[in-house]
Amino acid sequence: MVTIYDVAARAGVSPATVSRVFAGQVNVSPDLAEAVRRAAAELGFLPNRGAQRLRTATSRIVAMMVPDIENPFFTAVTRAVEDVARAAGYSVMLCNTDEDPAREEEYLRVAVQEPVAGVVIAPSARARLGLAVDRGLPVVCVDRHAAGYSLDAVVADNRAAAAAATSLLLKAGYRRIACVTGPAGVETADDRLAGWSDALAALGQAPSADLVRRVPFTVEGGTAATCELLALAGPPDAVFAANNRLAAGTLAALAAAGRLPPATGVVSFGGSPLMLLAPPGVIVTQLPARALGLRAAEMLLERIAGLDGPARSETLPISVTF
Amino acid sequence: MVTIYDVAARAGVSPATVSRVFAGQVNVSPDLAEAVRRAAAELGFLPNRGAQRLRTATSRIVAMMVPDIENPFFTAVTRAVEDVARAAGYSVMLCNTDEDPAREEEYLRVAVQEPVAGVVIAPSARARLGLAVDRGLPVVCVDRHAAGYSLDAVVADNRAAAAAATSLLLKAGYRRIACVTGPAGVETADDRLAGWSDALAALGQAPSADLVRRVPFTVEGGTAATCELLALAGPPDAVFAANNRLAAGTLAALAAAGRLPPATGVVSFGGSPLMLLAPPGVIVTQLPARALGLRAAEMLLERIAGLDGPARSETLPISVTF
DNA sequence: CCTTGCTCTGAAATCGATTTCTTGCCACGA
DNA sequence: TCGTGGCAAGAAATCGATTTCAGAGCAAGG
Repeated sequence: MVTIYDVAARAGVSPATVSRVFAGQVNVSPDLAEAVRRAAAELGFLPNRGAQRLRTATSRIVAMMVPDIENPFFTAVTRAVEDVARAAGYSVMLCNTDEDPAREEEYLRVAVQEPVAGVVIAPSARARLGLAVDRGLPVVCVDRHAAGYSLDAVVADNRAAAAAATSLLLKAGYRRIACVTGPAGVETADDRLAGWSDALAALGQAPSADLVRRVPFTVEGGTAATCELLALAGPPDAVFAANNRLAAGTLAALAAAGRLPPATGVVSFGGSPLMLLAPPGVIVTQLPARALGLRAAEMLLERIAGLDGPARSETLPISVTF
Repeated sequence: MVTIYDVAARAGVSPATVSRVFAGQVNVSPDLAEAVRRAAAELGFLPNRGAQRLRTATSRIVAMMVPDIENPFFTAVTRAVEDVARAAGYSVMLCNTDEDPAREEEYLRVAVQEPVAGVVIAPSARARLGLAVDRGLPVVCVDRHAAGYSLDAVVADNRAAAAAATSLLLKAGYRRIACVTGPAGVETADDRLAGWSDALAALGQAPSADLVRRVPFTVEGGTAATCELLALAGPPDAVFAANNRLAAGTLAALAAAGRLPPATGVVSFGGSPLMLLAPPGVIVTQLPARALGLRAAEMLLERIAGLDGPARSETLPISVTF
């Protein structure tokens, strides 16, 4: 490895001068600076970030932790975070937590040890963030809040949008609307269920537990839940699917049963490339994935820059178009 | 930050002893080791990886560089890499290159500077990997080879599978089969085109340039190309779409034209959640994304462990089922 | 001509871990 | 009783950068 000492020797100066040149030549004569730059180029010198980090206790990496790297929603959020971070000179380290608090904690441990400059996280249901938070590592939540910690967060207005989407089904004439959502305790699952319930209540319907299914946020979960619902004595005439994966599963089940829209009404809460081929009539709400990521990254950069003060929580609207 | 010195002071030993305890207590008396461990736990000590890396010149991070983080194929590959790496005690830093050699090089620079232990990369068409390769950083290619570098690589048998899939269309009775593929110079795009060509040639058809479209590997590209093809004087009766994105675009265009399968034959080279809702008759080849990632990660770990020898290139079969 | 005050440079300390080298201690055998 | 071997533990060097501090050189002012 070629070090600052090699460059110094070749340029005939001291390591201190080399460091100064790379830091932004305050008080370095132009000719020496030029000599250093030439020597560095000839040797292919690249500063060792570990050493920099050790000395300055700052880092140019942010960690992004998502529960499911294969969900297009989270990849879109990630991409936005990456765009902001890169523009500010940071690299992004992406970590896949699988909704598993243990994995999450393990990655947080790495983030602390590395150390990274900050963390953007979509926390799992019972996330343990103490490792990072207690040490003052800046952490910003995206898409979900972290229960028990007061942290900056930027989320979508799931409840209102879920209600709006459900209302669209009602307006289209569907009356027995089922809700297929994620596990209890997962904030987005609960909020969307609440929105569905709100919409029914607004029309004087008592939301019936029969028509609610809680399954993992997966295609298989959606399929299984929808099959169960179809097999009921009084099957639903519409399904509110609380995320893009569930909606895919629901549509697959409906296709198998020959009851695709418009025979059955469907809401896909959150879009996905999948919906490109969805039958007409499916109501797709587009989540503000990019906006969430952008804002979360901005907040994180502010905290990294030293912003103090109480935790901020922002809620972005979701446009429910048809 | 709590350091090894703090722990040493609290346990009443020297920093050297603390280090030895954490390294795996060779020649440390059990009682001192216990004291060290207790002190470390009380203080919440976590070793600083930057310092470790600086001293030992080893790192527990591997970088994964993909051209499109939003493509489910690459996320599946990534997940496999992550699984292998994690099992071996490594964290994965995921980098999104956007098929842009400049971005790629920028990330490689970071990888070298950090330094990471190794890199798994799906290189862009004119990738410049010298930065990493010249310094002896282990690099393994996945899904594509890196032109001009002799590196370990694990790829899928695109040409054979493309031929097989095209043959299925021929066997189903389609006769004017178009090919929508990626930009010239992208290995997977070229190989799949070659396979398509092979299949036609095997039946005595001369592959006609009229029926070939080269567009970016995007949904929009697939839609545009397919619209063009449909507008031809002699439109195709089937389309071989060389990747999952293109296939989605093709299906969208066919849907708009009212010519969905089986009216038009379609091959989707590479699956995606999207195909769940594809009309019956679409031929989907499943790429061995997971196997590619697993093998690439294994190869990388071998190189990191010091394996020497010539570059290895492995080609995994693709099962073309219908 | 001497002092004062700059600017530019280098020597050396520093960050937090690992590792070599050395020393202290104890046990064992002669 | 003394020498030798071996283990346990500490002191100090080290990794590659940054940064403080001090010194050299030079110009301006009295």
